[in-house]
Amino acid sequence: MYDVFRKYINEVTSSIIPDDEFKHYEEAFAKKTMKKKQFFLHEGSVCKYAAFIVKGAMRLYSIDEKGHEHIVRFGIESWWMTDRESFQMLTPSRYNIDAVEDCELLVTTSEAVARLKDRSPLFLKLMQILDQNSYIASQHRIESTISYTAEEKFMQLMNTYPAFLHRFPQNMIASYLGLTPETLSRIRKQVLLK
Amino acid sequence: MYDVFRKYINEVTSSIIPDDEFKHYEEAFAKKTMKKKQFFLHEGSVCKYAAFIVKGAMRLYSIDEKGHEHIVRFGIESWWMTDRESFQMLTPSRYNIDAVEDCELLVTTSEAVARLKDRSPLFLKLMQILDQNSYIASQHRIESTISYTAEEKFMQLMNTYPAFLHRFPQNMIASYLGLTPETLSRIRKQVLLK
DNA sequence: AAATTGGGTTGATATAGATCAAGGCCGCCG
DNA sequence: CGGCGGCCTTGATCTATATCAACCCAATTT
Repeated sequence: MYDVFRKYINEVTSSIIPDDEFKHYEEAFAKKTMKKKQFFLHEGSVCKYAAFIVKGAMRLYSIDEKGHEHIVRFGIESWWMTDRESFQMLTPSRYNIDAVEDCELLVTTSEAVARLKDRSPLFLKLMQILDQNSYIASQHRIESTISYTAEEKFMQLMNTYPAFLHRFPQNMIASYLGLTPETLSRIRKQVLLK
Repeated sequence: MYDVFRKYINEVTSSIIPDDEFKHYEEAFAKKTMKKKQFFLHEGSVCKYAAFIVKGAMRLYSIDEKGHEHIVRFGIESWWMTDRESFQMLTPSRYNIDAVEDCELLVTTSEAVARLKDRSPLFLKLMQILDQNSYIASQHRIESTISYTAEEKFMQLMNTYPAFLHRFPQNMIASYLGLTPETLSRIRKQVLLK
């Protein structure tokens, strides 16, 4: 399990992490498994943990007054999952996180992250790269939600994260795109006919 | 001009930056003024500079095939403005950035930023804080665009960035929210009557 | 002072996408 | 094996928001 993580770090940072440095990582991250539909975070509680997804699929979502779910983020293998705001500030979260498939995770806390940043310059670099990439991806998503039609949103998702389409049911994809499942179904038909 | 910047850094990092360290900042950042409507970045070119806004207001936007502008970000005093993706990767940008009011800026390049991160741990810290805050703000905006009605989006903006409402014309606010100016006008009337 | 321009409003109509309702198709569990 | 629940589709309507068009007002230009 840790070897997947190690390989990931080497790739993202374009480096080779030495054994003695990686020992700190093993201390900082605990293994955890989750069954499908199990909650990682409940709305209202502090998100004490951040997870690196070794295997499986998760989602982060809010629930509005009408009881509708709105999926803000998906996560699959090699993605991170946490409510960043709650995790860092230790404030109660407005989101839920649960497992869409059975998951294998490496889980850490914000203190462990801070410690590891001090001990491993590579980890600091990793965090910087991730933050930057997350921010850039968020900007793209914002642009797409304010500019595009339903069909364009779907096409953009097809191009950007094709893996999502196989991993998550249509109603979740619809929620992620800000559409109803019915609309997505109709649009898919159109797009696939072309 | 630099004193505003210095004060800002002290506030955000909760520190007091020593004179000799701040000298590096003055080297890394050049003063620049811009007149209203002047372009800081044109679609298709690389965004070589990042600006700290000392005074004035700017916007970052894309233009779709139909010629419609979509405002992805606003910036006013003490905000940063750049196309992060293009600035870091040195890839051609899909966005335009221009001045909505006359501006006073402190401008830097990605090499200067990298150098400053090495020389000043405080600057590194600043960048980390900014990245994190930007990311968190982006997540909120995504949630709002996929979950909320036009009226809710407007109210959220009123609460989150009330200053924008006085600084930017309604048609730009509408674009930022992903609405037409007509719709925003009607919604404003409703909201203000309540 | 007339003309132009940029921003905002208002009204009439059109339409993308939501909502409501029903039915079909598995895969799973008793 | 049979029934049930999750997921998807399809059809009929409804509605929020876009579009089109006209007009207003204030500021700027000539």
